[in-house]
Amino acid sequence: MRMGRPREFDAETALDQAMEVFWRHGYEGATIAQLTEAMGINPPSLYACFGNKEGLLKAALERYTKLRNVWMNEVVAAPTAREVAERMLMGIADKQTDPANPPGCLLVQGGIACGTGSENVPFELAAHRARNEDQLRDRFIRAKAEGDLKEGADPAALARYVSAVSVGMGVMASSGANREALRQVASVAVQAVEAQSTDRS
Amino acid sequence: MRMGRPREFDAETALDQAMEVFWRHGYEGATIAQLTEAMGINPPSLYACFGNKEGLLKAALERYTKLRNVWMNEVVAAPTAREVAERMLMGIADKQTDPANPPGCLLVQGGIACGTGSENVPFELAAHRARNEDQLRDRFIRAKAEGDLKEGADPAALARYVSAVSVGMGVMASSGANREALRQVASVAVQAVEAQSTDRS
DNA sequence: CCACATCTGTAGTGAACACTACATATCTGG
DNA sequence: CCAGATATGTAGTGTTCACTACAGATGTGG
Repeated sequence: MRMGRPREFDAETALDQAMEVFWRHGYEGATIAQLTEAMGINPPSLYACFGNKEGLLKAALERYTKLRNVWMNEVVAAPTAREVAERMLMGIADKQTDPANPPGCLLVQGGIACGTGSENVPFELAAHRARNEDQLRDRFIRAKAEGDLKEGADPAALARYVSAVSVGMGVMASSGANREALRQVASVAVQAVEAQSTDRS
Repeated sequence: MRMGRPREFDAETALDQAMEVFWRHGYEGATIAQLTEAMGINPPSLYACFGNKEGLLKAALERYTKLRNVWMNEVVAAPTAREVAERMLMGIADKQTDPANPPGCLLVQGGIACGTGSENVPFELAAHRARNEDQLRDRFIRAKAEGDLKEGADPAALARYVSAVSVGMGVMASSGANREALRQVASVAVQAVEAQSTDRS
């Protein structure tokens, strides 16, 4: 098989730059011109490698999720449901206000509502958020089996709750909330999980 | 003063239609063509009445907040902090899945991230959300003064928390969560407020 | 060194966008 | 009934957008 001219840029490095642009401006707000400039390539290279704008977003989302999963594994490794929630929400407060990244979360900033032709982008993001929620739910199911959560506790509802708080914090972060404000929210939110936990004195 | 030809459409009715379009498609996703069609007018009438697209959004936001305030007053009229949170979050679960409106909340769907030229739209929405948060905070301050909240409770943090959960629920609603799922989130969320309340047997 | 395959940069393409010029229509004050 | 003022409908304006045609560059297999 003939090989042809090799690619002159690194796809993962370029994806990191694209990710940042989508994160800061959203899917529709990000233009191909901004993306190509950040990635250091020209439009034909982008289209040859990722198909189109939506393909680039999907690739960026996969990379985002992959990087995030490393951290999520640490979160669900916490010994109790309460500590899982605490690590998750406190960590999110820090991550969403980390000056190294745009504020908030790509899975929210990417796009909540989109115009004609991009209607499925919000659902694409929702599917990625759902993966996180599933991971939490599985962890809470285990917590209940271990007697760490009360008999009446609903692991799926708890996971959905933690996920909802994360998203809300992301929106607040992107509109200027500082780290301390988000930590306060996280601190209150954890108490709901605590209320579903068994007492172990 | 000379009067000129009178307007042939009702501004508030037209605003209701525009509100729905922004709610469903977001600020950037909504086009002038969609807006004028929904409003039943032509572009020159829109621009004469509201200045430009952003002016129309601001007018729609004001109307949204005005309609919503009627309900918010009922919410903060609840006798305890816990019941305020419950009315608020359960009511939001119902409102955000009301088939009479687009799913979610205009103050979230309107736009979380926007492109060049609309950077201040997300902050405009955040300012409206902050008004709600202030109303909750004032109510929780009163609750603390009445001994309804514990000594260590932080009314501002509680208000921010309830606001964050509302926003998170709005995002979930817009990506397909049903009423039952949102009610479960609300139900868990209320327990954090309950944990900050004094026991009154 | 040649045939072919793939990448890259230049320079566009048509479409969709927010917005408006202008002629006409409809009102009020005198 | 007339003059001035404002609203409306038609039909655009220039700009920006995602995307691509094409020619030249750079690799591999024979």
